[in-house]
Amino acid sequence: MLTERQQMILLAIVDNYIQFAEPVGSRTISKRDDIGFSSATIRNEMADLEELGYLEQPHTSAGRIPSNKGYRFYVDHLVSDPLRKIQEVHRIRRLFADQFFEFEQIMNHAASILSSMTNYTSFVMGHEINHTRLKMIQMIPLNDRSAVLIMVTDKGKVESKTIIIPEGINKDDLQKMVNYLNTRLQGTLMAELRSRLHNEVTVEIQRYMQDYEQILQVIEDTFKKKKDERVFMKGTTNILMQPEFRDVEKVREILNLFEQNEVLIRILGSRKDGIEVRIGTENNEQAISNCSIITATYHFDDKPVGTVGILGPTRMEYGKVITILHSLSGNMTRVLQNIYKD
Amino acid sequence: MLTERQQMILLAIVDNYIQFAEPVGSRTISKRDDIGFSSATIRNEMADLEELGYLEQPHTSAGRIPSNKGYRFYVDHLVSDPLRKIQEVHRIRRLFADQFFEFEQIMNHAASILSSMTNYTSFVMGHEINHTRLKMIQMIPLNDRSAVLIMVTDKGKVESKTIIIPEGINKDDLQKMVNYLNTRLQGTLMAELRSRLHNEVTVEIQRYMQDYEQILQVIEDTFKKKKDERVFMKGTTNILMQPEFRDVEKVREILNLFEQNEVLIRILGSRKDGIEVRIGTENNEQAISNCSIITATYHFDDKPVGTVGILGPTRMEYGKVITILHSLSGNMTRVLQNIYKD
DNA sequence: TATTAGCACTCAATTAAAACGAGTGCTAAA
DNA sequence: TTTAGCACTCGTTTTAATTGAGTGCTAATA
Repeated sequence: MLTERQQMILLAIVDNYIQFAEPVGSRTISKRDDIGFSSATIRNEMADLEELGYLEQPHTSAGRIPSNKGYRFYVDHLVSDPLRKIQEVHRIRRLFADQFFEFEQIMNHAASILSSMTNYTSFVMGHEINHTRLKMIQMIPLNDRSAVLIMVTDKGKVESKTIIIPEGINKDDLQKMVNYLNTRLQGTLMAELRSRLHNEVTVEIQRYMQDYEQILQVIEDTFKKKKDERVFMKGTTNILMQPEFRDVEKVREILNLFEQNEVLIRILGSRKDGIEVRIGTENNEQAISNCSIITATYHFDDKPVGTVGILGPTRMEYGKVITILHSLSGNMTRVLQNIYKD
Repeated sequence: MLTERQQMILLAIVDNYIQFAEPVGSRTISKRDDIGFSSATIRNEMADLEELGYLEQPHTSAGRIPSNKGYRFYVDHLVSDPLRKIQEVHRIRRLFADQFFEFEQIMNHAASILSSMTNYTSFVMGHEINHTRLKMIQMIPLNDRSAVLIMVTDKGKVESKTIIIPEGINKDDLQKMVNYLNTRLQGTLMAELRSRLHNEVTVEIQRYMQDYEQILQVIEDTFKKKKDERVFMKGTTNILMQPEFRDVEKVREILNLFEQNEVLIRILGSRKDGIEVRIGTENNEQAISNCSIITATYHFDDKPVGTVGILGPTRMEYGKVITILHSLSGNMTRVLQNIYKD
């Protein structure tokens, strides 16, 4: 357990390092108004803190920098600055006052606000599949051989896929089938759509229609495709302004990661409800081992339906970011509820 | 006018610089099998070529590098390597053999092929608005206050927008209006849609319906929104592997550019039919003043309907890229024609 | 016993100087 | 017209010296 004084010193060091990105020396700390000890005393404490794993020393004659454990301690003992809180909360509420009525718009806007307010990389992601329901399926013929299949969810999201109509299939019959699918599947949770289609509907259709295996296959593909949830990112280049990314090799690594949607989804998807902070290696991903990710969930009908977050160096302004994320996710929840409540 | 020998030397220098990214010295050139002159002779010619503006010297005791003018000469005098041509053409044709039947799929796939075959940044862009026609408008109610408006083009592209239904508007009337719009606007070029809606249809509707200014406004907005053509990019990080981008500041500049869709569209949109090469400052954009962009157009019904291209350092493998782009655009044209011909 | 002044020590970063060498331009000979 | 030869240039690399921020330890102090 850390003594009162050790805690003070540790927090002061992390604060300072977050601000200046330089190893912090004992004299720097002892000069602070809120610390009434000589540099020698600080040095002793620092040595202890290092031994306990909260600090690291780049080399013998340098100051200390926080370890992951140090950041973790800092984050777990953060006290929010009430003044800033009020300012930022107001600002976000104002920015969200505009009229929105689309999921995508909201996500996009939220990502923009985040990256511009924090100067880190922001992302917004909805795992809609868990709570949206099918509103309607439509088929619109393009020409003799192809048609567009459209699915609309109750949140106004539209998925479409162009299909090739198999030889010898009558277009009217196809239309009938779509109608039938509608009566059977309307209101089904998107997550259950595929299995219901496969288990119940297919069997029934085949009883009184023939040669529809192909077309059913196509429709099933359309539903399957839905898997790629979109991640809205903004300010990917913000991270390049951080001094820890002066090396192009590091930049390449991380930008590469940004290009791989699946990896992003894996990293961001499994977040617990509320605010979560993952520091450095806690993210289990080599490329961002010196980055932290802070996420917050937003809700619909009291269930978490999406994640909004920030990626920055471990040396991140945790307090500020958490405040902003907290406020933003709340606003998103409010707006969503307003728009989509029945 | 350059002498035969000057041309040989210039082309050799550009070749070498493209390959090794190092200033080329006179001895390097004189040692090549196809050049039968001493380094001293080469030096004299180099001095002349520099005076003529084809070469530059980073400093007195360094070799020469090509100027933009030098690259321009090189590109204009490229002779394609027939062997490589055959190999790459075959490879692309094979990669395009899969089944595609969607615009987006094709664009995405094309961008992937491009970036992986060239190791530069690739982009694919369709200016569909100039040649697609409206197939159908649909309105699907979500709840009492909102509905989704869907537009489908004859190329199977689906645009959608959630709208808020103004107070006091009857949903059935709304549906009637959509039906009416369909009869009037089906087959209209997307580019002309807005003006037709505004000039002809609105007037007529207002004659026998009242209080529909609001809802018409909403519909008009939906059409307007269509403007943001999507640019498919792949391999944005490839460019970071080029030695000319070892400096993070340069990287930041160019990645910033990539984030600004409008700027990209401006740069890429105004391309002439066929293959075009713009070298360095010819692109009129500070951030890519040491990059070249090579583009090719693909066609539908003999009209150019989109652009596919590569962005890389001015020190680019022009021959290879041109071959690939030529072949790829041809394949895209073929596939598009196959799918969408009536 | 806890704190601190004092001092020797460490080591990355900076600066200065020296050596290197790739490549040039020019001249004079072939 | 071509080329061998050579002095010269100038960025790069190497080496050495200097600096200074910061530490750890010890002995004195409160």
